[in-house]
Amino acid sequence: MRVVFMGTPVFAVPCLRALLKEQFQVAGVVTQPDRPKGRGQKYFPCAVKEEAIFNGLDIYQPSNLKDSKFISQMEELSPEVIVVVAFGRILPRVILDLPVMGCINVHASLLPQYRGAAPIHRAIMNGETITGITTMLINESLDTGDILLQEAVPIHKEDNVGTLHDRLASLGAELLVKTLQLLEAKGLSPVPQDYSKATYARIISPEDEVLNWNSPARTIFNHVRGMDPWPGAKTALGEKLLKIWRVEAADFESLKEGALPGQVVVSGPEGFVVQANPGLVDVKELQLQGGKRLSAVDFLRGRPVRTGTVLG
RNA sequence: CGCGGGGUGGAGCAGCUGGUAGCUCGUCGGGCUCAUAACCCGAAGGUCGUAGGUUCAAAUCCUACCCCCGCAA
Repeated sequence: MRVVFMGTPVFAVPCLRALLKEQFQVAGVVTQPDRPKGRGQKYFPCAVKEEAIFNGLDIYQPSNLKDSKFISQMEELSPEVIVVVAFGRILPRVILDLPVMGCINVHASLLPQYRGAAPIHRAIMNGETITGITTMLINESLDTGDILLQEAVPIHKEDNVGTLHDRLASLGAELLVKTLQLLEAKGLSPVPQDYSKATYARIISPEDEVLNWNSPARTIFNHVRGMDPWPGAKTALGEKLLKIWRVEAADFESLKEGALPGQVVVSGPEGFVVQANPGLVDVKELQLQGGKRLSAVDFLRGRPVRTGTVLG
């Protein structure tokens, strides 16, 4: 089957690899234009582009998907199907109509829940215990197309965005292959989404990153792991930004007499405990502005945090 | 040339209004103890990121470069 692949970040890479491994004919790879990022604002190719280069595939990086030159290039490729994985753009009608078998999307949630840009982060932040992968037919709006296949995966307590992301990415690749094979064999019947059950996973904004200590310990626990390894749950220690990378909820209901939310109520060589509302949060891994990510033990060796200190 | 923080004994940090380096932990030796990752005493270990410069004297000031990190995309 002749495929055009559209994707951008690391999440999409396993899908591209799977297509190549399963002998699908990848006629071209479309990815976002290189953008300046990181320190010094240098330009870096995205993960999908690197993978495409590595495999010697043709790469297209249109700044405008409706650009007539790009469209005619796609027409020339005449894909039977376009596979879209975390591409980051809504496809215009002209592209959607191009492949005879349609455009297939791999999405990291059990649609119609968690439509949108940050399904993995939001699922963990909300303390979900289950999520999954959905393959669907793309239409003109965001993640609203008819469902082809779905598979659920549990979210463990130890999971963070990194571990769940990796698991979903490889499951996504499997489900993509399965979807295309069934599609080719005409063995799939698309099922419309139940719009009444739809939820939306907003992209993470800088405000979303800030920890609210005046919330239950469980919420803080979920928030922290929902920000790990990117972008990090933020709070402040004095004048400096402090990222909290890993915590354990030490207790879910206690509220120490006179303790403020965010206040350090216990501090020892092994770590420190912060008052939530209600509950207590044991900080295990953190990073101070300018420093690197450290275990609480290492951190406290050089930067003791006194009981009574208020974070945030 | 987007903004900012940092590179100091094995680890994490302080010192940076210039006068050859200090803290916590670890390591090694000894002691206490029924015992211990606890406690006490002692020791080893650093060309203070690299290269220049200023100075009687630089970890500390200046310049360049390398590496790490946060913001911002």
